[in-house]
Amino acid sequence: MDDELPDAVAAAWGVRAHPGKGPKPGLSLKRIVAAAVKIASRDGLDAVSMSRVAAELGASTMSLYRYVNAKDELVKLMIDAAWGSPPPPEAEPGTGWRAGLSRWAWGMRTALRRHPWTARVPISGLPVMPNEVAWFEQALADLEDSGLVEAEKASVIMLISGYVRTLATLEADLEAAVRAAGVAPDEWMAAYPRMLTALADPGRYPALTKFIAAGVFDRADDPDDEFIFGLERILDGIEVLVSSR
Amino acid sequence: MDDELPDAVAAAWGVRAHPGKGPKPGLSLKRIVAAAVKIASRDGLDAVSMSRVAAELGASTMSLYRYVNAKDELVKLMIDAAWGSPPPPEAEPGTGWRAGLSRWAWGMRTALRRHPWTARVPISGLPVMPNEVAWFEQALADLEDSGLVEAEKASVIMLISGYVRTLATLEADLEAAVRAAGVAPDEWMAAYPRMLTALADPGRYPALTKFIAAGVFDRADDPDDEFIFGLERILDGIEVLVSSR
DNA sequence: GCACTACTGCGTAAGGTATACACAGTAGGT
DNA sequence: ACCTACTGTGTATACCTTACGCAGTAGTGC
Repeated sequence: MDDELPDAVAAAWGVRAHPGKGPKPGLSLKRIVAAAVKIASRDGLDAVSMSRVAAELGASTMSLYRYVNAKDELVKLMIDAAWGSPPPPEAEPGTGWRAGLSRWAWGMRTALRRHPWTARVPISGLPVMPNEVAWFEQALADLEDSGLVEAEKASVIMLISGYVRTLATLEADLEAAVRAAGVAPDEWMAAYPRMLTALADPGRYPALTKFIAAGVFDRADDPDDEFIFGLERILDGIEVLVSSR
Repeated sequence: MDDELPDAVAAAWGVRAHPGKGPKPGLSLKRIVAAAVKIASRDGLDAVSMSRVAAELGASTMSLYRYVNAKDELVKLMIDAAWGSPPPPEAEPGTGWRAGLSRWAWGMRTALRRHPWTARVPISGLPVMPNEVAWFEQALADLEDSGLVEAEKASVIMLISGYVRTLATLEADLEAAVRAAGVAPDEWMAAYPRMLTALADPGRYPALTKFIAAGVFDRADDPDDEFIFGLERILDGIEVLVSSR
């Protein structure tokens, strides 16, 4: 039963067939993952290559493969490391599921903004890595007083985490696009409706034309406001369900 | 002003400095994109390499670069092609924003399930490609009678499309994981709580322990049910806002 | 103390990727 | 018929991951 769990998972949980015999390891999984995270934070996920990580550690490329079976594994470990522990729940308990979940979502948001590259790796499945599980546990605990069935809790958590993740990805991408263009954010924003107006025939896109005319993109608004809007909508929707019980 | 829009966008909208002079082109952007989509649908997005696409067309690798500046461009065009046109709105108009948006979300879901690889490419920014814009237009039209401000409409659309996308990605990944494991879906599902039980100490993860004990993962349920649950929650949340106007 | 053995680190090399660049050939415009 | 812009392609470069084998090391059993 132990053998069926993936190596990356086993390594992350600290379940290892400890060596003991050979020469003293000069490296460690922790150091490798830390170096990789450092590179990703500095130069982006694409800059993380095995040789680059090895160079960061002053080791050879192939030495890393003594600690990691493949690059995918390293990436999984990187993400869990970057993720970190979930924020501790509110000091005074019993504030209700909504406040707890909101707090949880904000924590996830800050974690994602601290390491935007984590969002570029598609979700690989159900939560299995230690910090993933810890975040999941936290959200489940927040929903304790909601009166929802366990299956519904899982759906709700997926709903919120997916939202936070999607928005963080979009924000990071827009920010990168603005930076790449090398112009002021407001100016970049203004270029978008201009482009659309040039391409899209008003007759075929009446709603879009009206939308552009409303001047939504005239200036870049606070990303937090956008985040709050969506989060409140979702929480409202969950509240409708909770109240119906 | 024309020169500032990216080549991929210009190409997709059919705005091209048409050649006219040289030898007859043996290839076309359409054929290239179609070949790439075919490969992605058959063997996944990772299987799409410039040489593979060229081989599919019986041409040389470098010939593709006469039509596409970089692989990224090709991928953008692939996605827009796979996306296709949005489903036409309900025959009888005036069914209300909720029905319209629900229909729209279902259309997006089927499009994503037809081409799961599209979800693996992170969102690159605001909608600019023809079909992206067409889908956006459709959603805006559905929200016409909602009474929401234009900026809110955009947020709502982002909220829903993000949700559909996230869930489709997760589903595709789980399905791929099950297929890779080579066991029955129910059996694979059952392995998850077993693994978690083995790794996570019940004392440290009380909510998770309770969650597992509830047997949520005892069998794989209908993915559509999961989709409906989240969608209804979001629509409920939006309805709270609409009703408050 | 000595052999055994499992382990670490590393060099080499294979096979994959994107794409810059030079060159041959083609066909419309003059 | 020439010029010229364009297409297709072969070669070359600079990456990438990773399989494999070898040298050296440090505990274990005798």
